[in-house]
Amino acid sequence: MVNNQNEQLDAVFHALADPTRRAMIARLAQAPCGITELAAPFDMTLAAISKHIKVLEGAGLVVRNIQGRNHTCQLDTRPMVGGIEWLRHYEQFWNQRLDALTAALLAEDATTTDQTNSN
Amino acid sequence: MVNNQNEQLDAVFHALADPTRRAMIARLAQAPCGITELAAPFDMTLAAISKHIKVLEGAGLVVRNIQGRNHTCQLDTRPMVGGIEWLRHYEQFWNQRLDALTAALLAEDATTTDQTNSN
DNA sequence: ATTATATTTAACCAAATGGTTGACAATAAT
DNA sequence: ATTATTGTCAACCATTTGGTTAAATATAAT
Repeated sequence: MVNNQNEQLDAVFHALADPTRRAMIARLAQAPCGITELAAPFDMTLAAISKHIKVLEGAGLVVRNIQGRNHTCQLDTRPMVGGIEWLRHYEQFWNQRLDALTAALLAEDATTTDQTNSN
Repeated sequence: MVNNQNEQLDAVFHALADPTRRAMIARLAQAPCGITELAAPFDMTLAAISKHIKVLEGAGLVVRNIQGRNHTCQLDTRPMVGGIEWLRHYEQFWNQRLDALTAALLAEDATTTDQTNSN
């Protein structure tokens, strides 16, 4: 399916970069369900839905269970962990930098407002 | 740039779904830097780099500061927060479900291994 | 004034994306 | 046995993507 760590991230982020697919994930987070039911909210052909599901499967976010003519889709959130961790790393950075930025702005503010008492 | 919350997520996830752009973000997390320096590690035209930066800018992840002929790029991680929160919601789900799954597997294991003492 | 450097833009290209329609396959219901 | 339901597949289409080359722009250095 997906080879290295980087391609895994590619696949997951790409799968998530579409509102239809995100909505499908939201739906599947409630409970597993079949294709037709999963397709219901969307103004789109089943063929298109089928492709979206395949993208989600490709990223490992959905697993399919075939029972006769009914395919049941189930969410697997484990591939998300890589994405979360990648993002979390920068969230951390963000907090740091934001602190630094705040400090810088406060300092700057001090110099501009305190220009009267230049000591 | 980006209209609603959904399009913001589209843009951010799409921007992150490319290894070149993720590497750029990693580079910019060290310190802001110019285009040529940012382009250095990649076997790719400056024109291609320019496009990648534009995608990052479009998602709000990079802000550009033009000083004469030098453009300085700076990381802005704030747009990532939406993505993190979206994912975190399912990470939570993941933990729950994983617990349930673990329990189910343990129970199943118990029934298969403990078939001798059927009490 | 000329030349070098930094960067974008426009035009192009192949491949991928997101959708459609229509035909097919498999199973379930009558 | 026929018909209805569930879902995929193949072929097609327009648009987007990720890259190229070549030209243009703007600034800096000589």
